[in-house]
Formats: sequence, structure tokens, C-alpha cells
Amino acid sequence: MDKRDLIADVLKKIAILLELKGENAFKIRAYRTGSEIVETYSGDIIKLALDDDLKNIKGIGTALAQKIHELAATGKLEYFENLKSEFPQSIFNLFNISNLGPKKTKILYDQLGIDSIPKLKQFCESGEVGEISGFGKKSVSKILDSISFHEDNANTFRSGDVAPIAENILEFLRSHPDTEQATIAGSYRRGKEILHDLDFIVSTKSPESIIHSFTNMNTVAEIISKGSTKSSIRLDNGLQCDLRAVSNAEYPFTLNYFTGSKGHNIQIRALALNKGYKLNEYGLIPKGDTDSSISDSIHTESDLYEALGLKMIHPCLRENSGEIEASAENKLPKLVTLENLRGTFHNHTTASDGKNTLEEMTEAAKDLGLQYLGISDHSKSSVQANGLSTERLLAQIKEIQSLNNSSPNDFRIFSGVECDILKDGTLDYDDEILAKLDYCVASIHSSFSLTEKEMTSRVIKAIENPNVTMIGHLTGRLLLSRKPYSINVPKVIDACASNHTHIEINANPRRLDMDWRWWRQAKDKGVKCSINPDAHRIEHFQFLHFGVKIAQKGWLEPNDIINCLPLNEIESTLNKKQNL
DNA sequence: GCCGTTTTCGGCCCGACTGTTTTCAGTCG
Repeated sequence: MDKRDLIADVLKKIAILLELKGENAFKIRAYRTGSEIVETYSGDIIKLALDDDLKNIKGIGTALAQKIHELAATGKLEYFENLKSEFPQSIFNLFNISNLGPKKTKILYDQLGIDSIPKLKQFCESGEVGEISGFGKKSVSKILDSISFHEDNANTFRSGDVAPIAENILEFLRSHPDTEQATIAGSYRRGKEILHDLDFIVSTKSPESIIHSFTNMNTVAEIISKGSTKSSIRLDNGLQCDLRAVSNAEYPFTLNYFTGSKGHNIQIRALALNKGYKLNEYGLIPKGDTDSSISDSIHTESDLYEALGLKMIHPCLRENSGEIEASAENKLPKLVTLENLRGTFHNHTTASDGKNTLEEMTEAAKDLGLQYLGISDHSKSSVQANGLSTERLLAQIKEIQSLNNSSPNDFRIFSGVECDILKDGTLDYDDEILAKLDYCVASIHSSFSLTEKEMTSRVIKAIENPNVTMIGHLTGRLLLSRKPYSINVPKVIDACASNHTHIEINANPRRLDMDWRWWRQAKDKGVKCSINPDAHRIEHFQFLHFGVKIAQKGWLEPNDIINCLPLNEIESTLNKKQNL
């Protein structure tokens, strides 16, 4: 953890402990805000802290400036150490359990001494929690559900969270003088949204030297195993990392074997057997002839697939879901790439809860080489997100018009909104207001607990509105922290197909929603996709990278994705529904 | 805690939902 992360983490933990103590809510918010500022400040905040020059940053006052300075200078904070000593360390984990906030956590801690998830589970099951005033049967059952969800996801990581760590280690391995080739295999390479570990493959003439360096990285918390060509470590964040060091000749086979998935590997090995070969992670060997090998003619994965009579299969497709058959018949999709994207929808500005202004977002989109940018701030019911009143929305439309008028013709801002779908399926603005917009992303931000039937018809009602262009984050899931709400996805897909309504891939790595497992079905029905970063600041445009991976896992091609359309074609697509 | 200022302290986002309780507190977004 670097210094900036450490400071942000300490401030966040102070907020949690102050909540437990029942401190003033605004004081708590000040620490949370402070933590976010440290995390995201675009400048050398450590230097500012050391120079005692933080006071000009809005949100950092005298007290926080002093504490951040102490942390930057010494790596510690006396105030936090004192606060921390009042509670057991394990209590932070209780804040990962949904339906349990600071007040209830404090009651459980005070009355039953519950300070960890195992204790919480024990006291829920014994019935003691249910006897406390304010806790009833349903509360206990909800807490147990949350614990069980939390347990099921132990030792799992969101790919988006792991990506910077993974790329750092890869860079470290690639810069090693004995490394010839290096890459990350496993589920990370397949573009999975949730990971259990990272698999690194290196080709080298000196495997011991690579493994020595790998196991001595400064982020290693534990060496699980260490041999001459293979090692496993656990990082200080709990993530397990495996390394295989092989020769250049073995590299494509090792890479292929450790990219998996298991089902994919089983299938292609069977295919190899049928052709008279044995395939393992070291080579492709003619059966019954251990001395000879055809491996010499195979230098890449593409060569390997070709030797088996297949076209190269993109790693994202290797889930044993028809990709081998499609490859054999030369019917693999020509997958979308990041370079195919021409614009993006579902982006926020400071008008609602974004951190960058309309102008800053526009410049950032231009810098990325995009041809258009859709702005969709929150609607009025999302009070917590500073949703736009009708008047503010109309004013934003004018502001965008004037920016467009002053901008060259090869870039365009589209006026949209992320409109709340209310509990009864109606939308948050009247139709005549929505009709003034270029497009509308309709999303759910409230009433998550409806039955599947209610939720499905609620969303379908929105889909049937002629002003709704696309549905945002369809299931509302937050990976590893909140389950999707009950909704019949196939019915929604059908409704989108018959109402010419698109579905987004929300590319925020915490969401990645709609899930890649549904996209082939959507594609078959003719439903188009929009890959959206749900950007709340300019850096979030990078989320598009994760969205593209999900689209690839869903077998999507540029033709399936509306924001691959060039500027001169996108507008008619956005208007298509109203003109039907 | 921070901010803005009528410079010494009041305002700081707030409504929906849920479960529990019987009028409301806690959680969530």
C-alpha cells in the first residue's frame, strides 16, 4: 500500500470508528470526504501534506490537514491509534455485512460483545440477536443471508481492483533480465469479472532466478510454495499469485494450458487425442512416440490451434461454451475491440454527482479520440446524487446545444439523462421533457426488494416508453457486495427486442452489468448493446476497457454495439424508436 | 469535521423502504 492509499485508508477507518462511537454525522462525513480527496486528488498530495500546504484544498480544513501531514511525515497517526485501541481490529469486517450499519453494529458490540463475523453468525444462530430490541426474525435472517453471501465470496477479488496489481507484477517480471516472454494467464486473461488468483507465465533460461525475484517482491506476505519452475505466493492483500517458469519452446503450451478454462482444456485435449497427439502444458506430442514432437513448429497459441485444425480462439471465449465448434467451422465472432468504440453514453458531470464539469468531460472524451459523448446526469428522484430538477435538465440541454454550436463538426455532445425508473415503472420526468433529449438511459436506484414479477414488469414498462433509449445497469448488482435484484432477464431481453430498446454494459468494474452470460441471447434476439463507463470523473473513461472485455466474453461484434457507430450514423439510431 | 461569513456559529441532501413497533429508527443510495 503506498502512502496515498495508506492515508485514504486511515481516514476511512476513522470514519467507521467514529460511526461506531455515535459521533456527529457531519464530522464522520468530513473524514469520508477527506479520504476520497486524498485518494483522487490530481496532484502530489503527499508533497503538499509534507509542505503543510493542504489548506487550499476544499474539504480539507485545519484538523484534517494536520492529520494528513502527520500521516505523510511519519506513516502513523496518534489520534487513529488511540481510536483503534478502543475496538478489536476484526470489527472492521462487520462493515462488509449488508443490512448492518453502524448503529446496529454498536448495539451488538455493546450488548453481546460481537466484534467479528464468526461471532455475529454464532449469536444470530443461537437466537440471542433476535432477542435484542430492534432486531426481529427478519433482521436476523437478513444478516445471516449477508454473512453467507460474504463467506461465499471469501478470497475472491474483482478483476478491476486486481488489474493495477496484476499489471505491476507483470511489468516487474518483464523487466527481469532473465525473462524472455511473460504474460498473465488464467481467468484474468479470459476477462472474468471475479478472480480467485493470478497466474503468471514466464519463459526463461533461468527459472530459479525468476522465481527468486518473484518470491522476494515487497508485496509478498507469504510464500505458499517454491520449487524450481513453479511457485505460489500470497500478497499482503490476500491474493494468491502462481508463477510458472518454462522454456521458450514450452511457452505457448503453458500459456494455453493455464489460460483454461478447465472445460476448454478438456475439449481441446480430446481433440488432440483424436488427431493422434497428447497435449500437455509442455508440448504437442505424437502418441506412443515420446522422443519426437511437433512442438518445434509451434511458436504461438495460434500455431497450436492451427495444428489442431482450429482457428485461433480469443482468450475471452475459452469458457467451453461452443467456441471450439465455432472455431472448427470458422464461425467465430470478430470481437469488438476498444479501438472500435466511437463514443460513449451514460456519463455524469458536476451537475449531479460527477466530479468533472461538462467541459472537462468533453475535452477528456475528445482526447481519447471519441467522436461523441453522451451526458446523462441523475434524475430528480435521486436526491442523494443531486439529481436534476426539470428546470436544471432543460438548462443543461441549452448548455450542451451552445457547446455543440461552438465546437467543430467532427465532435458532438448528446443530451441525455439517467432517468430513475420509479417503483411503478413510470419515469422520473414527463414524456414531453424526455422527448426534448437526444436519448435516455433508464435505471433503477430504489425499491430493490420487489418480487421478480413486479421488478420485471416495472422495467418492461420503462422499456415500452418511446423515450427510453437503453436500460442502465440492468440487475443493480455490485460485484462481491450486493446481489442482483430479482428480475427475469430473458423477459427483459424479449421486451427490449420488440421495443427497439438497447441494454448497456455498465463498464464500472464493480458492476459489469448486464452480465456477459446473457449477451449471446440478447444478440440472437437482435438487442443492441451500449458499452458505457458510467463515468463520474474523467479517469472513469478507462472503464471502457473492462466493458469491452465483457462484450468480448458475450461474443459481441462491432455491429452489435451502438457506440461503435460513427457520428454520422449514431443519431438516427438514437431516434429510431420515436420514429417507429 | 468543513464552510462561509451577518467573525462566531449554524448549516451541512434527504426521501424511500424495511422491520419493528404502535410512531420510528436504521439502512441505503
